[in-house]
This record gives sequence, structure tokens and C-alpha cells, in this order.
Amino acid sequence: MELDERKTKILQAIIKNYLETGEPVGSRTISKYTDLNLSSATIRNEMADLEELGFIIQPHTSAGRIPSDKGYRFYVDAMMLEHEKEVEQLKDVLLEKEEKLDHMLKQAAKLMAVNTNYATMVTAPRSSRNVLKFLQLSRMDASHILAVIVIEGNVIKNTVIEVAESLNDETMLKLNILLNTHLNGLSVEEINLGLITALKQQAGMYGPIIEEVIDAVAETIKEDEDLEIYTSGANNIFKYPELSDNQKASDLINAFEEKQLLTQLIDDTNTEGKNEIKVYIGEESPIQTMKDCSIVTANYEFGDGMRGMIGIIGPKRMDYDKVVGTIKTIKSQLDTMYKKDED
Amino acid sequence: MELDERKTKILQAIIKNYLETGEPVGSRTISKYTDLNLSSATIRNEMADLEELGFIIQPHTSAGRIPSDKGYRFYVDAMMLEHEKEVEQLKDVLLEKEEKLDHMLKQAAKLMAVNTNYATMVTAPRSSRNVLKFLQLSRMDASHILAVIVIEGNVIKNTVIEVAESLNDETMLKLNILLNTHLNGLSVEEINLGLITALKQQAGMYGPIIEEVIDAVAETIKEDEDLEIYTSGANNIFKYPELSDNQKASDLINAFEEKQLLTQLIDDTNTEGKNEIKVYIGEESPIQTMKDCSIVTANYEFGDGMRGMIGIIGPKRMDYDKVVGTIKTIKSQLDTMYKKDED
DNA sequence: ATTAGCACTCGACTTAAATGAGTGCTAACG
DNA sequence: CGTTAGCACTCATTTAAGTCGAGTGCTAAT
Repeated sequence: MELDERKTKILQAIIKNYLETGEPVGSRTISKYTDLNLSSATIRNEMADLEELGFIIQPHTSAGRIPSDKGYRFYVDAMMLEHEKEVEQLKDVLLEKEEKLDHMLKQAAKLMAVNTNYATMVTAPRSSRNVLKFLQLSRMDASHILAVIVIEGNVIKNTVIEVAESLNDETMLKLNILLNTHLNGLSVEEINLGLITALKQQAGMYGPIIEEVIDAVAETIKEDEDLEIYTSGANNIFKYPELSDNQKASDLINAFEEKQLLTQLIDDTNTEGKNEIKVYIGEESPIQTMKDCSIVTANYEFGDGMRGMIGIIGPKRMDYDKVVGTIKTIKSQLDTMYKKDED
Repeated sequence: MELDERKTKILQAIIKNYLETGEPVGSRTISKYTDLNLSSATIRNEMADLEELGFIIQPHTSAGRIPSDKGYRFYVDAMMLEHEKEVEQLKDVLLEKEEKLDHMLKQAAKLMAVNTNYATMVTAPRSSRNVLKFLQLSRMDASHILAVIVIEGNVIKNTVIEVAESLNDETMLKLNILLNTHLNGLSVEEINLGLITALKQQAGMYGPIIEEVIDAVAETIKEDEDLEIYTSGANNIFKYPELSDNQKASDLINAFEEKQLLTQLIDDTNTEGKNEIKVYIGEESPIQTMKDCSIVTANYEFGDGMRGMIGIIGPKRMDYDKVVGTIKTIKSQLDTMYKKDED
């Protein structure tokens, strides 16, 4: 049996209707659709076929049909094709230029949540190549030195180092030159024990300071790895009865609060080399607790090899059309952002 | 009518029982309490009195009684008195020394959530006096200058400033000296327009850089004001049926995600000059959406006039005893923390 | 002052029946 | 042959009625 023209139309009508109402849709409802003038009986026959083909499901004997994961998949694929043509623009500017990165991302998450009425997430961009760009020690007061560490992609980290006795300007200068000449442009792998020992030797009595600085460098680069995730609109799930029974809601909220779980999504999105939008439907989700949801994700690029992820999570009957549109808009905004705003 | 010895005992028995079960408690249940040998009929009479006094409520004619807000208040006040004596210690160390502040606070929130099974929050410590402590410009690369700003309490902020042409070392040194000699130790109010104009004049052609730096300083100090809040265990609310109906749960989750709302709590806790634990019961809460909850909060001090807040939010029938204990423990941990760990 | 007893209330639960949306199948129709 | 009208059947949901029982208030006896 094949999916002919008419079956396709009926299938899409069923899904569309279900997306709107969240209720199983029956043959009579479809037969009333204007553009195909068929009686409910005919529709019933077709529906039986569609069920056999696995696109729709009957929750129980005397109920209408709802889309199966396969049905959603079909619908989404068709829609994505449609979408290739247009990239609409969200009306309002994402934000003013002077805002800081984290505010901006938080804002982006919120914007998506408000626009779609689903739960959303945005991860901070993460650099793929972690090399030290710049390093600076300065005297803060008699017993504290401030180390500023800048790694590729302008991730900046400060560490305060406590010292027993005050260092004079000349020593500070020497240490700065020593560190910068030897470490700049190196990745964390390249800063090995041999190099460290050599540096410490050259620094003489200030060896311990060098060690602390290098520790801080290592930590900064490492820390950059357990990335930040901004979420918004988690409470939107209560708008969809199929997600708001106690157990499910609790699990979902937990995932959003812990964020740990969301990282699985990132890995999955990142390994996919292509720069495209991904849609997970139900069981396709890499996150177990979200198998009653659909998830739409995309990568964005922040220049300098920095990449982050945005995602929207909602019920399987989400408005895929709108969601994909929103994701596209936000993605393109973020993609072009770093040119204007370098933080 | 007065609250005599026996009434007090009965009231406490009612509340205690209700805290455990979450169900209205009837006269027979109380009469079976060992230490006061009274028949259910007697209890009923007393209960009628207690209701008239406003300590307990009958949800409907033929149901048992549940505590009113006033009843809870009575119970909590009695308990707090009890608690003055002992400060128990949570068995495990809060965390290892080397963790960073935000990790630490996140950890604290989580620890409390796991311990109590309620939702929790911890705010980052905020300095009351915002004066500039230290300021440093350094050349990052040909077209970028890095400004590091340290304000009292060791809040550190970095800003990258883009410059048209590279500055030589001497100029950088001059600017650094200029800025530090004039600005160190000043609060944001003291850095007025007159001072800024004078500085710009002295800087000559580098006036625009000065301006950017000062903007960044102002922003840093301001930013410190919209403080960060860490939350944990929001999904715990699903463990209490009285909070998990859709509307309420949605509101609560929203408050926890937005965090904006939680700031009301902070203001309220802070204005209270005393360093004590506060308990809000039901309608007493400064946050409207939490009027079905109880909230327990405390301030902690992080040295240097830095203060933050910790709080636990749960159903009105929360285990006040345990909650107050936990809060006390965490508070004392945080209070003593800054001596060991200066970040 | 305390208690036993009893009538009464009312939410929660159980059961049964009615409802109605929706199906599958068959036979008739163009 | 595809389409449709008609009909018997299914089954979740709604509605109504009935039962249960925990709990109360009141009264009269101890």
C-alpha cells in the first residue's frame, strides 16, 4: 500500500487538527474539511489504511485517531521542506548592543518561550579550541595578586592569589613577561609538566606563584567546558494537559532545573556536523524523561569557533511550523550577533 | 477565653498530626494520644473552643480540623523558642575549599533541597558599600584593551574596549596611573561629572577610552545590584498534593524560574536588621503567588559587609523543626566560610 | 468537668445507567 | 470500482443515585 495524494492530505488534516485541539480526531471532523469532499465513511476507510501504515493510532476502540511518532515525523519532514524557502524575521530586535552575553542569552531563551508558549533553552557558546590568549598579573593590594586569564574566544577569568609578602613593580613586570612569552597561544595540552618546571625554575623564589597561576589557567579552560545553560518558560508545560500529570511534570521541571540532563541534547546536536535544525519526536529524544515531548534544536555560531545551542521543548503536538520559524530567527540573530558585539 | 495548658497541648497535637498526614485531623485521633487521657467528646469541646479562638479551621462541616495560619504561627513561635538552645551540625562538610563561589552557593541550595524535600533558594552575597578598589588596563592585542575592575568585596569585572589604533606601553602606564590615583576608593556616587570631565581633559586624545572605562565601572557596580539567585528542588513541590494542582504549580515553578519574584523576599529579609531566622506562613508571605506556602529565610554574612540570603519554601504543613535546623546549619556554614575561603 | 450516645452532615467513593463520539462492516448506488 | 448511507457495536466520559464513614454538635447521664 502506498501513501497517495489523498491519503497524504487526510493525514495532514488529521495531524493539523490534533495539533490544535489535543483531542483524538474522528472521521466526521475530517469529512467536513472543505477541500476534499468525501463522506465520513470514505475517510474511515482511508484512516484504517493510514493506521495500518503506522501513521496514526487509535487510543482505544471507539476513539478517533491521533498521530503516531511516525506520523509526526512525516508531517515535520514535509514542513521542513516547505520552510527551506523562507526565513522570516521576528519583528523586534533581540536586544540592545550593550547587554552582556549572559543577559543576552537569557533574553533569547525568554523571547522564544514567550513567543511559542513552550519551554526553551539556550546554551552559552563554547569554544572548541581552548588556547590561552593573554595573561596578566597585577598587584591588588599588599597581600593579593590578581591574575586575569583570557582564552580564545574572549572568555575571561579572574583569580585572586594570596601572597605572603608584597612584590615590587619590577618583579611583577618580570613575571608578566615570563608568563606571556612562554604561554601565549598554547592550548592546555601543550602546557605540560616540563614547561611548568622550566618556568618555575626561571621564576626562582616566585615559583609558587607561577604554579598558582597555571592552576588557574587550567581551571579556567576546564571550567569553560561545563557550560552554562539558560532556560525559560518551564512552566509552560502546564498549558498542555498531556504533560502536566504529576510525575511527568515533576520530571520535566527537574530536568530544567538541574540542567545536567539537558547536556545530552547538546552532545547530540553538536556531533551532527551540519548546521541544521533537528527535530526529535517522542521516543527519538535522547533524554528519557522527555519521551512524551518533542524537541527542536539548532546550533548557532558565535565566531572564533564558538558554538552554542538553542532548543525548544514542548508536547508532541507542538506547533512545529511556528517553532521552527522561531528557532530559525533566533539562530540567525545569534549567528550575526558577534560581528556587532564583541564582549 | 484563654489558651490554657490543655488547649495548648491539644492544639500542638492537632498541628503535629496534620503536618505528618496532610489530612484534617479529627477528635478521635487526638483522644488516642497517650499523654492526655481524654475522650473524643472532650476533645471536640476543646476543638470548638480552639476554632472559636481562630487557631484551627474546619474545611467543611463534617471534617476534622486543620491549622489556620494563626495556628501555624503559634506552633512556630513555640518551636523557635525551643530551638534557641541547640544548634545542631549537619554531618557532612558543605564542600571542599577550592570550589568557586557560585558552585558553592548552588551546592548549598541543593544540599538544603535534598535534606528537606522542599524548594530552596540561595542568593549570592551582595556588598552594601560599592566602592572601587582597583582598576587595571592592559593591552590585549593591537585593537583591544582589557579593563579589569575590582570593587569592594572582590567582585571583579572585565570589559574589552575596542580602540582604533594600538597604544604604546607608556600611554597604557599613564592611563593606569591616572585612573587609579583618581578613582580608587570612590563610590559610584562620588564619581561625578566634574571628576569625569577633569579626567578626560588630562587624558587628552585618550578621553574616549577613559569614558568607556568609567561607563564600565558604573555598569559593574550597578550590575552587582541585580543579584544572582540559585534555586534547587523546585520539583519537590509535586510531593505535596496541596501545591501541585496545575495553577499553583505553574505559578510556583514560574517564580522559581524567573527569580525576579524572589527578590521581594530578599528585600524583606534584609530590611530586618536583626540576624535572625524569619518564618512567613501563608498570607504573611510577601510574595502573592506563595500564599499557600510557608517560607523560612535567614541572612548570612560573608565578611566585608557582604550579605546574602538563604530560604526554604514548602507547604504550610512543612516540617518547621527540620527546616529551621537546616537553615541554621547552612547559615552558620556560610557565615564561617569567608574566613577560610577568599575568592 | 467529663463522657457516652445519637442524630446529623457532607465529602469521598462505588455503582449503574445514559450519552455520544467514533468505528467497522455491509449493501446499495452511480 | 470507488463512494456512500446505514446500522450495530464499542467504550471513554458524564451523570445520578446510593452507600460509607469520618467527624461533628448537642444532650443527658455520670
